[in-house]
Amino acid sequence: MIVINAPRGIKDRIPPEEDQFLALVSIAEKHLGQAGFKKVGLPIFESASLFTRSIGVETDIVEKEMYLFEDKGGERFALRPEGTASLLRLAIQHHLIEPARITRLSYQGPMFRHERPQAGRLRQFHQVGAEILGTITPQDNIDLLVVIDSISRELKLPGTTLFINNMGCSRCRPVFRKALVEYLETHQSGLCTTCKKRTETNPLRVLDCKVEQCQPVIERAPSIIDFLCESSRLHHEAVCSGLRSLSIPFTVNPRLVRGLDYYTETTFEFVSDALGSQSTWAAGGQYDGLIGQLEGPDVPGAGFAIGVERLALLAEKAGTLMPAHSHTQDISILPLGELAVPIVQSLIREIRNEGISATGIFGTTKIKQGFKQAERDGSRFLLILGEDEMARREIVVKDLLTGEQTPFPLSPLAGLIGYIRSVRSQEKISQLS
RNA sequence: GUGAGUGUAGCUCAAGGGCAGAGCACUGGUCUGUGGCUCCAGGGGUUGGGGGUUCGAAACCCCUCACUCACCCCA
Repeated sequence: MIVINAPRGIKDRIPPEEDQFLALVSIAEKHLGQAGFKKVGLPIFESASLFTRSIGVETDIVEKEMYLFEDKGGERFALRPEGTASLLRLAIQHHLIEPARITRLSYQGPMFRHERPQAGRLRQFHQVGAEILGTITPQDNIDLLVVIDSISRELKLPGTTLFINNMGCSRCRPVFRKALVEYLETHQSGLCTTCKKRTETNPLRVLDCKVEQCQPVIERAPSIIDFLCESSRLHHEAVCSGLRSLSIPFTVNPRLVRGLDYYTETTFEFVSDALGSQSTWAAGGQYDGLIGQLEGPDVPGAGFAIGVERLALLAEKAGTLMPAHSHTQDISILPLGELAVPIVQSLIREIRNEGISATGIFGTTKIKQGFKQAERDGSRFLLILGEDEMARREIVVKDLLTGEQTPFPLSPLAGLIGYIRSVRSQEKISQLS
């Protein structure tokens, strides 16, 4: 027999990682809630066609990274590679989109892409995402950036740059695309083999190529910003001036091309130089045609997703990850002798009902091992119930931090409960200061 | 999908052809119902797996698997 390990690219979270991870998710959710986003629960898998129709058939995500499977009825499903398509499906199905109004929804959970894992890249990773649906203004794009920026500030994320671009709209993007293709066709000799192919299939992606050979061609390529129509240009300028007046620093990057086909107008990426080569920790943008493309009302939307594992890497570097508490449990209780066992069991239940965490130590009657187990439990207190204590109808409470030892009556328990609570609240106060 | 690097005790790592080791962790004792510190002792390994070279392989060669990083791509 061979031991079974987690599948490649899956990150197990062992204590205290999971607590830190969930704390990070709830910090992000707190900021989203303050910005008026209502949470939705999205399924882990969807009809495969949802993603091919939204993300784009030519993209790597759809072409080679989806986890596809058939159920017993022969239906084709995919583990979701991203949240936006799924959220839009939900919003359309339940008629949550009011064209004349704004709907703000957020989601959180694992996403799946079959890629080679590396630093900051997993096959199962988590995103916290948000979408604004309805009549999108530049101010909505700015608000998305404000939310991400406030999360970044709370966590004091190191080395972050915000890159902004505008992909144009349904009118001006084709004009730019045509100009770009013409330019690329006359400069084929300067391009790498994949970019030669991309000239046909997905010319905008050439701008994002990092191959050394392509850089001179890319640098002299036409810039989307120069091709924006009047309304897109105003949109772009409104976003930029809005960010300036909010003192949110940013860099316009006309070569910023997102990997999903549906983006129009504003797109953005938050990049940190404190990550490895997978340096984008949050990204998003506007999508004018996508909702209509999924047979919903023909209105735009805009949104973003944060990569929680990447956020965790940054928060750890910043020292703002929730600290691993020294005491994760309030008390451990050690019964000494058969007679003490049932008393301890009912005691545990009573104590837990008071909102105090407690476990019993039933595997040993050696007091020394009891202490060691209490430490492993992460308990602040060890309660000992032996024959002497039972004779006196008492239980001994040992504070493992101070070494202080106090007997309390077994009934009523109020004295013991009050004592634990007072020490615990002092502990919390000292942690805050 | 491609490339490079690394796989030795639960963890971090030594040993670079000649007896497989240390620190931490774990168990017991010192200390019979009072932990953390000290000191002492102990359990733990087919050196990722398979094959080859050799009198002899953890080490050298081949294959394979896994992990890591990078390309690609992206959160």
